[in-house]
Amino acid sequence: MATIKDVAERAGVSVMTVSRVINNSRYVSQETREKVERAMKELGYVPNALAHGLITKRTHVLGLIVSDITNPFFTTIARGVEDTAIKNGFNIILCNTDEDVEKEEKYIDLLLRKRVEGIILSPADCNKRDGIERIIMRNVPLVLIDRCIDGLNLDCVYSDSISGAYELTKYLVSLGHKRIGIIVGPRRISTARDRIEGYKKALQEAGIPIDEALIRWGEKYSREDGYKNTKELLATNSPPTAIFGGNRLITVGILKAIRELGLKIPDDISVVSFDEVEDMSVTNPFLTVVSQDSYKMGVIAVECLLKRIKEKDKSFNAPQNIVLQPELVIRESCRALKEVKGESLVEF
Amino acid sequence: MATIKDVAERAGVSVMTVSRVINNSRYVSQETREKVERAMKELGYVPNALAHGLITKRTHVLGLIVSDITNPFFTTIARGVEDTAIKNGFNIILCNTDEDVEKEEKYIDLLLRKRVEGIILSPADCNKRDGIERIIMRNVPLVLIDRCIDGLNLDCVYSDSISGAYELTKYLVSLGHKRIGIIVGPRRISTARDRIEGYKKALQEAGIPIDEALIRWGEKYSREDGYKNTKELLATNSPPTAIFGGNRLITVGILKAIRELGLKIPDDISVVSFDEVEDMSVTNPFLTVVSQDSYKMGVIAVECLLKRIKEKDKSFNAPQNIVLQPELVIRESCRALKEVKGESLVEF
DNA sequence: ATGAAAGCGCTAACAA
DNA sequence: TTGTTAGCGCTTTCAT
Repeated sequence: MATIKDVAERAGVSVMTVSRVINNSRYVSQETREKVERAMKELGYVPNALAHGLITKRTHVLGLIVSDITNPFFTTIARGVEDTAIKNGFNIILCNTDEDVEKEEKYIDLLLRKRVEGIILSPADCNKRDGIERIIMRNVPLVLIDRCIDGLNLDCVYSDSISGAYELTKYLVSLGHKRIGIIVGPRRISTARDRIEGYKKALQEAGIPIDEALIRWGEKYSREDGYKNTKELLATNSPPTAIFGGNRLITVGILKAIRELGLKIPDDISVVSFDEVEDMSVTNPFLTVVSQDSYKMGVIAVECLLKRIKEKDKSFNAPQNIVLQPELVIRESCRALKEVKGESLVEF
Repeated sequence: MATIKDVAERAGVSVMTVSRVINNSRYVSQETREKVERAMKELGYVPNALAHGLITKRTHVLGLIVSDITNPFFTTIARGVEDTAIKNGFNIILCNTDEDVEKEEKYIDLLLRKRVEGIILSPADCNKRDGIERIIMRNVPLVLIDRCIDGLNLDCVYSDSISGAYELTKYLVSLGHKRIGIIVGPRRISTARDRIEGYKKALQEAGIPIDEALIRWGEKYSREDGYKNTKELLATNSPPTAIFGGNRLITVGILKAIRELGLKIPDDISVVSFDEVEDMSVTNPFLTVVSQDSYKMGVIAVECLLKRIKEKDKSFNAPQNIVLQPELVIRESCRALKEVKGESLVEF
């Protein structure tokens, strides 16, 4: 494998001159430059980024840590991240934690060893600060995405779960629903808590008492969470008239359960979702959702990170939360109810 | 930022001893090891993988180049790749080419500079060999995934598109379909060519003449390709009675077009797809498909790559094609036709 | 415009 | 078991 030294010898110049050519320095005569470039081509020379990075302390690599790239929400974030990174000359190392804090810590360690210049993290547990603090201690720029960490002032890009859930719930309430089931992710994740908060807020505003039995915390924001909890919710004596899916995976589980039970949407039960469900939104757009622009989240996160990298050790701008507003998209998955005498509900 | 030297000084040992502790060498007394570990912890020391890699020539990084991580087929591959990589102590750098050969070449160059230990590539153009040859010249292990390169003997993990398309077409033929439209990706991609080949084979076997007007090559294996070509196919004088989607994105485009035209599946038109369509397969499994195990493809590709990395410069096993058989899943998106006098088709 | 010397943080190879 | 020396491939600094 040819090194800079080999190129220098072949071109009959010093390694320093070759280095200047590689890095497009002025101060190289056209003639010399051509000689060097010819030598590089002839030798099939590829600069060694390790050696370069060892000296310059710049690797042009960012780390992206999410729970599961297979979740289209994170896939799209990843695409936004990668596009923006490459546009700025950075590569992305991808990490899947599966909502496991230990895996997350291992990834953080690996990324730190590899001297990534910044990390975009969607934390597996919004209460745990160990991993994050190691990043900060090492002075590696960090931007949180989708989920925030309690009591830690950090750059964070996320959508407004409280308001999104509020809107969705309020919409259901406006249709006459009073018993609304909601299935979200685990308590340790900020979006789950926020979505419950928005849900409660809408009910309280409408003077509807909150029934804790209708609130379901899942284990992993997964299809299985949606499926299992829907079955349970609908097996009770007083089942909900509507179900709120806390993310797209949960919603898919909900739809599966409802299908198996032979119920029709919206005739037998109404459904809303936090987040679009892929493909379905184009092939059969019937689901009422709150939709977030996850690609944009990825773009903004990298832009924010790049800014931090540039101003590193120079300025000290306070960290900021960048909050995107999700958009309510009303389609056909909810039915209007009318209350008739007492508690029973009847169609219009 | 603490270096190995700082740790050595603090622990009162030589840097070599610290190095031995980091790399879990035996030949370090328990006592010394504890001293060193304490020093590392106190200093918040994180080993520098750049310096390490510069000497050992091992970076524990693999490159994954696909057209678009946003395509669930590649997402799942990526997950299989990442899981298997991390299990073996490797990280993944993710690259999206958007089917653009120039972008692909740029990524290859970046990966080579970063001294990745191996590359998994789904080539944007199966006829272009430049990028691939640069990888091979540099002696970096390479495994192709999903798509093969013409006339180049390389490790390649893919599913049998010919047989998958053959099965799907044969199934349609068995239902009485004779005019079957097919929409695939661009000609430069091997899977598109193979799927057409399988399609033709099934028709020929059944003695059905091939109508080139029913064969549509898309530009990017995209939803738009499916949408546009379906509209065109169905606007002709003798439209097909069935449409074959060349991948899941194309199928989604097909479904969208059919929906807009107000046609019912399978009553007005039959549809089959190469590859499952996400979520739909769980919420409403009506589509007849040939399904591939893309997660497994990712796993196998890394295993193959890792083997090559291990035996690098040692043995010279011939490259191999690892071909997975896709599985025909018959559901409810196709209707049986019966031929009545001449050319007209009538329901059973 | 070009080059020489020093060294980034670490390990290989040897010595003790 | 531990340490010393050399050097991985490159850039920084300073000199010419």
